Amino acid sequence: MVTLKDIAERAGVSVSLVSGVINDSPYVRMTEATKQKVLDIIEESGYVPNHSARSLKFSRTDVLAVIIPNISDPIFAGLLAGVYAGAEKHGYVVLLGDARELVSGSKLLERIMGHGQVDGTLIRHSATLSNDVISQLAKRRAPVVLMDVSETEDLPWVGLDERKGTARAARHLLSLGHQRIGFLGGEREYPGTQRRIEGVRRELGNAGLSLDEKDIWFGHQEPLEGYATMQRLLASGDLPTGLIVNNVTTATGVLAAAADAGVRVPDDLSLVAYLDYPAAALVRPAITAIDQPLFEVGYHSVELFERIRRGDQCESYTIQSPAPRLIKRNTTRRIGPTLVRRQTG
Amino acid sequence: MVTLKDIAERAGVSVSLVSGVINDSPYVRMTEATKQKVLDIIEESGYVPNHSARSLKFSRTDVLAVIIPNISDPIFAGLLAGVYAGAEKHGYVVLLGDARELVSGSKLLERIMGHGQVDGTLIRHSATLSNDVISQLAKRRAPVVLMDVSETEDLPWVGLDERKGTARAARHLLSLGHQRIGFLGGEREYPGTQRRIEGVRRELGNAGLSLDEKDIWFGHQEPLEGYATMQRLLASGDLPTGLIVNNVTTATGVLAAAADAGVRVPDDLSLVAYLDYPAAALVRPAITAIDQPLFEVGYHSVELFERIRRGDQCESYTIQSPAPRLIKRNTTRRIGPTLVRRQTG
DNA sequence: CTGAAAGCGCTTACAG
DNA sequence: CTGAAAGCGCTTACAG
Repeated sequence: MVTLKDIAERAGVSVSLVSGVINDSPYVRMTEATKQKVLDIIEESGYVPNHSARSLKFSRTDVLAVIIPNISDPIFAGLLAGVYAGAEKHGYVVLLGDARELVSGSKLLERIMGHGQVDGTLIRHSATLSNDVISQLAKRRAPVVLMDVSETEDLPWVGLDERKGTARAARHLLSLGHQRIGFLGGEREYPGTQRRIEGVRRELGNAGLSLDEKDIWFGHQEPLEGYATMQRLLASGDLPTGLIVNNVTTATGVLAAAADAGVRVPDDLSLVAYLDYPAAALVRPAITAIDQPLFEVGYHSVELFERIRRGDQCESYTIQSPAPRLIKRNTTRRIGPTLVRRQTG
Repeated sequence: MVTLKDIAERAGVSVSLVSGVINDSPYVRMTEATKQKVLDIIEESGYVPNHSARSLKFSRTDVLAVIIPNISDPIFAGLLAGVYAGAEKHGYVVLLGDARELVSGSKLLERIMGHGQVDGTLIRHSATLSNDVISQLAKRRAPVVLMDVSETEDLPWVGLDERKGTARAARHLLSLGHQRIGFLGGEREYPGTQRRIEGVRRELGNAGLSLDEKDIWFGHQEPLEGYATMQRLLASGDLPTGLIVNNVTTATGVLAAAADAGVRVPDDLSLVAYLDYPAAALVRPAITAIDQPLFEVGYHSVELFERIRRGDQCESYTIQSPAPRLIKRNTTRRIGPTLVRRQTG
């Protein structure tokens, strides 16, 4: 490994001079000739400064730990893209971890808890993550920012207006004449789920309708869980005509369960999923969904982190723009007098 | 930040003693009482060794860079799970990067090219990654291992038997009576694509049939690209009865295109996708696919990396076990005399 | 205009 | 049984 000292020797100058050349230090001055000579030698030797040494000196690693509930769920693709863009902009590199691996004794946990190992941590909270871990992290010196989470006092966050998002979904179904609208998916304990339900409830309330407790079906996010939750709903034999699914990932499973049970979407049941991703356009029927600016959440989370890190005055915030947008595809249709409510179960 | 020195002062001993306690150093001996005292103080102060300092001392960072073509493509989920498992086992943490971000000037590239920034790099090769980057990396001291890539001389790799995999797919279609079998997806220049085609060709050859050049449709991997490639095939108006799709991600798009064109799968066309992932079971029709041990590829890539790093004697290898396995779902059916070849275009 | 020295936090031979 | 010193590769005041 070629070091500063090697370069200095080859150039016949001191290490401080070489360091000065590399960092354009105002303290170190030299003639243009020696500067060029040093630069040439650096170039030809392929010298790259040792990062650990710089980290030690500056107490910064330029790495950002990012924890999401499930690395492979495409629902987080947009969020991650935003994080990566922000990280690149601010000179960070991303240590990506799965919340399910953040267990006691794991290298990952050790790393993000340690000193001088990462500059900070961005977390997309979820039921898989223990509050214990979060509060431990909050005590560390390295800043923690919560992504896609809002209205928490304990830690800084960048979130979405979830109520507005699901309200948009409900408005769409209402405009198609649906009167009995259900909500499926999401964990009961997760605050985001509650806010999403509130959005639906509020919109239905504005229309003089209400969201019946029996039309709320909690469940986990994975497609297979969506399948199972939908099976429970179907088994009840008492279906709403419109269904808002907590998450587009869940919706894939919901659609499969409906198809397997012979419930036709959108003829028998209209469905709109909260949150969108490109693959939703390729399921058949293509999923009507609410698009929210997840990229922005990721990007701004890095921004917020950076401000906290520099000690700037700053506050948590909700990304309001662009507003939740309805992506009309093929899982909803106007309810008509001819719609025959199909009973299953 | 609490350092070794702080602990030493509080305990009234030297830093070397504290270091010795932490590392169970055989050089440093002490009474059980002082050892316990130091341990207590470490515990109560929440001391964690500074990682940058250790990195500098040992010239190892315990971070492994992992580059895949597309972070959000669920096709890589199994591979990543294997990598994460291997990383955890060997005490590494994963710096995950997208090949599309590995462009000149990016922090990510700088990081994996630099000295002492990562202990090594695992790469899943693809057309998006320039050979220039790869060969630059190969010159670095930190080892590079290619994942899911085989038969390359330049760099160590852990791969799959791709020929055997697609041959298995072809055998399935042959057993259902299909005689004209096509291949769709994959980049022409990517060596893996060629091996996959060879597998089909060989199996058809054994059955006295052949793979016609006009039944090979190259294309990119993303679902939308699969959609477009399938549209081209459909527009030709001359369809095979069986189709092997290079990749299950691509297959999602292929199915959507078929559905949109009124081509029924499996009634009009049988389809089997190479490589499997859980979500393939939730598309309707559920995709029949070839399961390959991608988790093992990821896991063994870390193992191979570790051996190289320790200077052990080692060779690239193909994961042969478990063998490619057919996951029968609903996109294939027996061809019969009643099958009416539908012409489109 | 340039170099020697101290120090970031740690570990490891070596003295005592 | 325990401590002082050197050194990992770098940067930054401070001397000359």
